[in-house]
Amino acid sequence: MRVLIVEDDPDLGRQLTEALSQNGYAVDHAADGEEGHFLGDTEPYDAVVLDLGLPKIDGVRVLERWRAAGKDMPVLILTARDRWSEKVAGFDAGADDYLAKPFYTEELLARLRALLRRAAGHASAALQCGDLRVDTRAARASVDGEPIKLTAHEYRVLSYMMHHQGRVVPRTELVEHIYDQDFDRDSNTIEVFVGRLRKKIGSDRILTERGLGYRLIDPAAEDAPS
Amino acid sequence: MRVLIVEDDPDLGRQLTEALSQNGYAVDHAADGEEGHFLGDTEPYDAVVLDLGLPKIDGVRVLERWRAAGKDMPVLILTARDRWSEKVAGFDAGADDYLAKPFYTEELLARLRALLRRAAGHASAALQCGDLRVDTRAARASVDGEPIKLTAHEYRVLSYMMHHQGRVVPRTELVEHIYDQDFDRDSNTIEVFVGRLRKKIGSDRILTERGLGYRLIDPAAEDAPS
DNA sequence: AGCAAGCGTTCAGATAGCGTTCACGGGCTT
DNA sequence: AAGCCCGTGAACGCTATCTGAACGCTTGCT
Repeated sequence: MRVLIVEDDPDLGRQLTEALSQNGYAVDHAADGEEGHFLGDTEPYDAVVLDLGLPKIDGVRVLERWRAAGKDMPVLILTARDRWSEKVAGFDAGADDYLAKPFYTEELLARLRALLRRAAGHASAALQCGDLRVDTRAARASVDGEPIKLTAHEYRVLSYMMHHQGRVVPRTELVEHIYDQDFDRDSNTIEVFVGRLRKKIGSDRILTERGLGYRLIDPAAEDAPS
Repeated sequence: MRVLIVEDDPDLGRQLTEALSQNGYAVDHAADGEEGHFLGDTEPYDAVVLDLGLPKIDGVRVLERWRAAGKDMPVLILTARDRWSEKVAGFDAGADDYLAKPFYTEELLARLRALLRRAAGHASAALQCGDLRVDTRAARASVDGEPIKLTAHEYRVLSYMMHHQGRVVPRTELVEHIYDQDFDRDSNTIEVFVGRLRKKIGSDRILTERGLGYRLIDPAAEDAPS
């Protein structure tokens, strides 16, 4: 899951970036509205944490422009606790959630999880696909109750595929959502991770649609077409 | 839009019911966890406002049970401002948003709108032609509900024809849209792909207009032209 | 009816996308 | 400081898929 943070306060920005990185997100950080707007416009984020008081372009304007351009990723806005009117403006501009500064990092993480799973169309915190489960809150996976030990990137791949189970996920999409901005795309790391995942969760759960991408399925409930 | 309010405080409950009713929602009100759980389980709500401190069954438990039962309507939880851990527990139980008491009714309405807006934005981008469907996002095709396995190029051809169903699509146009650069025109690969597609989706769906191109139709609703 | 051009079908060789393995190196733990 | 774990990228082999050609059928025209 790839997240954009738009926050001008250097300390808070660094703190957030670190917290999200440690929780398995691929994070990009923009320090002003202009950069933030550009990144959100060009890169495929799964969610955005947007401060409203920003240099160059105001946060609400940034959000308005994204929505006007058809960007529909979930956006969580941050603002000072007493700026009540900003909040309403933010919601009207298309924000999905709001958090008042100062806040506990735990709460931001919880809200982010809620936004992400809802964006994927799931209501519950535990993603499930047959007897394969992923608990996004503990960053843990299990098959048939047996916990599976996954490395950080294996977990990212699996988590993303669980959020999009049943549909074909192109490899480029995986790359874009698992790594942040600067990454060398000419590599086969994704194949390697998928291979390792298959070893751990069973090889029949991740289908490869040749030329299209991968597809996560419940092997117990799938038929083989001609 | 039909909303369930689960709130034990009679004053607040009445106030919320009234506010939502006046804003055009159909509102049901439950005064304890048991009644709330029952209603949410049996009636089709578009959203729920759920207080966490409830008699009989706690709000978090109620939410957990709904989610475990597969209920996926958006849920906004209410709790006292200082009960911080409840909040996180609520999110991880499957809440979509949170509001601390006391709050402005305006804000509740704004958040409710945001929840409903996002819940509505889950329309699948599926092309359809008779009982032939192509879900462009999942890269999957099905006839009469039966999934069809297509190769990458077959999928591209079908997808393009679905976008232009009913009209004659010249072979050159298909070539241009399926291959990146200019492509050796002295080949019959398109015919080959069309042939294979016909085998998979039924031969009466792709007509050939001799000398002009192909035309995708719904065989169930077409008459024979001259 | 006969002919020619357009189209369908089949098939084998070529291709490229993918799986697997392995080794290197950086970062974190001990 | 040493060791381990993990991420990365290269090499290599496999096979599903693509492709082009051959051949036969259909259609429409003369």
